[in-house]
Amino acid sequence: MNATRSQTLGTLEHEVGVVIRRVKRVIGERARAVHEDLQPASYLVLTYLETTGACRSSAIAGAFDMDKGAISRLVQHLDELGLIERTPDPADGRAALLSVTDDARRRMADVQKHRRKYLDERLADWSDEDLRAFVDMLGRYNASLDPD
Amino acid sequence: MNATRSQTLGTLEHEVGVVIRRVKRVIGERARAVHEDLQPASYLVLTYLETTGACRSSAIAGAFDMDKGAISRLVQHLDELGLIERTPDPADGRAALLSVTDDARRRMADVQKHRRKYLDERLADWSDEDLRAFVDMLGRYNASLDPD
DNA sequence: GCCTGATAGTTGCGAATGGCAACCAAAAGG
DNA sequence: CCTTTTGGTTGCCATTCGCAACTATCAGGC
Repeated sequence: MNATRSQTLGTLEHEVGVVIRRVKRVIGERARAVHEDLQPASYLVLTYLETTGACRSSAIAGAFDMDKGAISRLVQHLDELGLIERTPDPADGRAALLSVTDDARRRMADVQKHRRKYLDERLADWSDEDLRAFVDMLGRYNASLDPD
Repeated sequence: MNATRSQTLGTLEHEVGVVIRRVKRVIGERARAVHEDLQPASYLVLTYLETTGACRSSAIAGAFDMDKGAISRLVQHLDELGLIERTPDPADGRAALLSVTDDARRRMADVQKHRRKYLDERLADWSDEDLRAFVDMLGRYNASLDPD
């Protein structure tokens, strides 16, 4: 067994643990910036919905690799805040299509400033290439952990 | 504002969200492998303590960027399971030095097999260099998010 | 048309996590 | 000494999310 490799893995787990809490904080701030009562986890769903367009709850659960029950609650929360709309899927009476409301889109646009401030403050020394490379590796790592 | 960069950031947040849950799962498995009742978060503290040697509670809180109250509970948990020992710091009556017990060390060593299986299964296509590069970037990202 | 099984979502429940603040005891420095 | 700081513990509470049970709908076979 390659000892170095195992050690690297240990560091990886530790770093991921730290990143978890820090990113949570950042996302929490941003969530509150979008809407006073918006929970961090729901904010992530909202951004996903904004970039990928309308989709159903189960698709989100798949993309986030998360329990559908948990997603259901987050979606409910977003609905209550008026940030998304649920329109019944004409093709399937069970399903609903989720889409971002204009209000939410407006709020998210405003937060771009916030995001820019964050970028300038914290990620100033990250080049676009670095950032992209990092995200790619995160994606690859995620894929490796995908239980299929 | 560079739109691509902002979009990359959005992806980053999403990926981090996914990685959080997946890594939690992996760490949870490994924690249980070490000890039936070992909680994932405490497992991380344990590995940290193993690689860096004895230290006090507050040092861990710093390293993990976590609330000292939370650490206190995790440490208590580890103590109850007999995985660490608390020895009063001779130089400071308030502090205690935490160290991994032999039992814990033995258990952790056994789990190396488990870890190897994990490595072979999931990270087979990661070269040592790739893995290290990824961990380095995680570290750098963490540093960027450090509130100082 | 029915019956059966899969699928979309909701909900109740509970465990894990961790922040905040109040607290105690010991140290440090005037 | 007396005040301030620091190490740790504890109570309290919000968030997150997995599991499982349940409802409603769809789809395929008979």
